[in-house]
Amino acid sequence: MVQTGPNPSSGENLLFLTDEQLRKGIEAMFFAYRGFTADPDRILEEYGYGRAHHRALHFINRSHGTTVNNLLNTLGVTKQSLNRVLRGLIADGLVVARVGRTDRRERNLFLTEAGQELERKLAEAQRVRMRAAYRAAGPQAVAGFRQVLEAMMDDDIRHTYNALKDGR
Amino acid sequence: MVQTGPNPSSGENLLFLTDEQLRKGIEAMFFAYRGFTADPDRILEEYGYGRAHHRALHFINRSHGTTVNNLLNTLGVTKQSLNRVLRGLIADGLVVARVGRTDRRERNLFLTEAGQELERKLAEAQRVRMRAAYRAAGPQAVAGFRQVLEAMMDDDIRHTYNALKDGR
DNA sequence: AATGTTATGTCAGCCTTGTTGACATTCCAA
DNA sequence: TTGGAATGTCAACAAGGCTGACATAACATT
Repeated sequence: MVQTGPNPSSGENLLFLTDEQLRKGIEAMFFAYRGFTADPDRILEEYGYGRAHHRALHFINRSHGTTVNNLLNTLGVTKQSLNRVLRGLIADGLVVARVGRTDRRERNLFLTEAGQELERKLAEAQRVRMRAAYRAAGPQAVAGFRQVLEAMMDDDIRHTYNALKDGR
Repeated sequence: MVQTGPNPSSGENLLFLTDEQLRKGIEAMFFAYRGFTADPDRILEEYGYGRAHHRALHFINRSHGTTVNNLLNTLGVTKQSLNRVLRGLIADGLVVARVGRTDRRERNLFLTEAGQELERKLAEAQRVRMRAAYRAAGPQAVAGFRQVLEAMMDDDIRHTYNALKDGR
């Protein structure tokens, strides 16, 4: 163990790395993530969908025409798991899978009008909370928030995130 | 919709509230949470446990002698779901449930030596990543990180979080 | 042309972890 | 004594992960 406990007498540790500080961050992540997903979850329930559907809709919207394999890597799930979700979305007419032009083995995924509508609804619900949190915390806090989150990602996912971040 | 899109010409929006900015935050939360849980998940797999077990161990450790109902509220799951997890942990000798002293209907939950050992292992794995992220981002970023996360929580959960935050 | 590889889909089965509903027990409190 | 609260337990179900196996089509290589 690098550091066995907090250092109560020091008041404020200059390195911000006491176990106490880290624990607060860990708990904040846990509780905040619940809030983060709460609003979309309520909407999804009305449609009989789950978080997996939300994620698929989000990233198809982000990258129109993305392939199944691409989506698989972004989401970090198996093709069987994703396929189950996609089948539902395609059956309900929210997503279309078009045979690839250059490589006809690939399927390019797109949102239909209905798919875009639900995606917008989910995204806006999530943005409302995010916006409120950003507004409450202020611009400087937001910058720090993003810095820490980015540093917390696995390396390979950070690449995906960055590629996505700046215009596909 | 409050704001329909980014404002590319402005370069840096003073309010930090464009949909583009919000979307980056949303994706950062999604990817970062994966990293956040990745290390404990690997350890849990060795023990045949899941994230639910980790959460139970964490909060029992945080509040020695907490009741089942307390834990229920903190974790935000049903008693049946928690009970299944607790049964496993008790059967494996990581947790003990003692009949309450003042109210004998209640069960006070404690970690055994073995339970504390696993909890420490999980917590340290999670702290390693957190510590690295904090160090990379710097103290000011960490403060902002926590501010935004706290603002993102549901009100009732923020109370739980704050009560937990400053020594039970 | 034959062979290998890749992308995708699908079936079956399993696990964790969430849910609801029903019911029993214990025991505090009015 | 009785009502209600806290807890536990059983059953059933669903979402959404997983693995393994297999099929098909299309591209790539030899």
